[in-house]
Amino acid sequence: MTRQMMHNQAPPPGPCAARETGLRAPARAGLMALMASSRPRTRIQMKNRETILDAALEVFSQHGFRGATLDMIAAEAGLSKPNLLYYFPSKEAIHVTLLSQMMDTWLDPLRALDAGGDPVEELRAYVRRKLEMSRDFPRESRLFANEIVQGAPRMQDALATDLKTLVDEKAAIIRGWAEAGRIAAVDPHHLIFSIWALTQHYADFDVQVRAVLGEGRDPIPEAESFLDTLFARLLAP
Amino acid sequence: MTRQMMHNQAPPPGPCAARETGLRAPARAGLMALMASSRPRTRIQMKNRETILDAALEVFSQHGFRGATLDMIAAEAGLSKPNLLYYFPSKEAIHVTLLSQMMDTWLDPLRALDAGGDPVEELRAYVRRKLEMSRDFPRESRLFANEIVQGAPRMQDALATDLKTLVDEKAAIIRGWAEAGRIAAVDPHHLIFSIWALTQHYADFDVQVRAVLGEGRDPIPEAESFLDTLFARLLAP
DNA sequence: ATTGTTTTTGACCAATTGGTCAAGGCCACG
DNA sequence: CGTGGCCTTGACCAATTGGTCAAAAACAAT
Repeated sequence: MTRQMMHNQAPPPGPCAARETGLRAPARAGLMALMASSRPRTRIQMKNRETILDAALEVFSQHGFRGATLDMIAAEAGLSKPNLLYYFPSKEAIHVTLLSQMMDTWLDPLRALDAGGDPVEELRAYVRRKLEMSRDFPRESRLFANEIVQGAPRMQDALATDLKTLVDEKAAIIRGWAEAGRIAAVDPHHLIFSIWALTQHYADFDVQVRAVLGEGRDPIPEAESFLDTLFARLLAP
Repeated sequence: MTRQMMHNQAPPPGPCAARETGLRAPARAGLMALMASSRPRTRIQMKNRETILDAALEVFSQHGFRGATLDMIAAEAGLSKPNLLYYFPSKEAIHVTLLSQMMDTWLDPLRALDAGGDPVEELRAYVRRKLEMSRDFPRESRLFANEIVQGAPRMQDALATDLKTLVDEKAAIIRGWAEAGRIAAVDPHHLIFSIWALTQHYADFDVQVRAVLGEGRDPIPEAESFLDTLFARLLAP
């Protein structure tokens, strides 16, 4: 789905092999044929690519793209920098891979919104699921936050295509519910935005939330009950 | 108020003069006495410092601290890089100055929350004001977003002191209103968070909002009416 | 004009950083 | 137990970047 999200989705590199950035390809020719189509194959390749992506998630989500360095990622992954570049052709390729890989799972809660269910229950469940993701995957949330705050230089088209498509689809369902009088009449798009904003806030602005709340308060459980009330009242027909 | 927010608030540099970073101070001694206490003095100093801060706001808000370079800022400001460093001792000093300077104005809408006014009206007005700031000062919003998403490395104490103090104070007012039954019973802190999240979302995630909404829809006015409804329903006693 | 002070900048520097390479290590398989 | 191909890395590069400096402009006040 989000496969070609980035204009430059790096050619699924097995061991990235000849850069294929076009530049002088030395001699190793026969390989490329094999590489070109196959994702990681050996046990060790799978493991290392995963290790790298996990380390990169940690580092990118904490420092943003420019703030992260290959050395940090290598250190976090317990690999050498050249070794990183054996599995991915560039820093940007790691970032892009991460972004597109996460996008999918990130939108799962919205995909699960079921036109057949009880409207208010469906939406409250969606809020709950999103909040759980903020609790369980804050790094993923921050990865996106970093990217989008800075203008989504590597995701713009994905937003305007994949994301927009999904949201429009679900917005139509919500609009249907509203028009049927099964929930209050609210703009579906902004309803979805409000769910994103409210739930992701607890991941992206965690330090702020904690600083203001002070020690001894656990943001997420409190947020869960607050948001449940909020949406219950907002949506009641 | 937010004066000493950063542990290393650069010594208010007139022309930053002798770095005072302690290192070898060459010969120019008498100056330092004069500089030490006085903010920019001459006409031109005021103007240039402002120019630099405005350029820096543009660049930092768009690329984050590490993503921004002195060259970018210099270009944006129409000054040479060494000239930048004549007015500010370092890149970080520019960033910190910007942050603390903006913090003040950023919190003005909250300060304006008046215990004496009509509770629901006060809060709706607060939402409106915050949304206006997202519309009129998106750069400032993104500057903070960048900083906080990355763990607020240069603001942590400001959050835990200045910000927390103000929020606690206003939260107390809101709690009073709730206990008096003048608004619905909601957690004041999370109410404030929700206002921040919802309004700043339209500045910080602008690209996403626009991408999903598609051409031809103007997010902010729509948001204004959506949020007005939302908080009206949430707060009604 | 003259002199002392502010501003401004071209030329540098050292450190960082993304990326390359060739050589060596390792492992599976014949 | 070779050996051919995967995997790993130390040593390097070139570009970028924050920051320095000394000297040149501007400017101000006499």
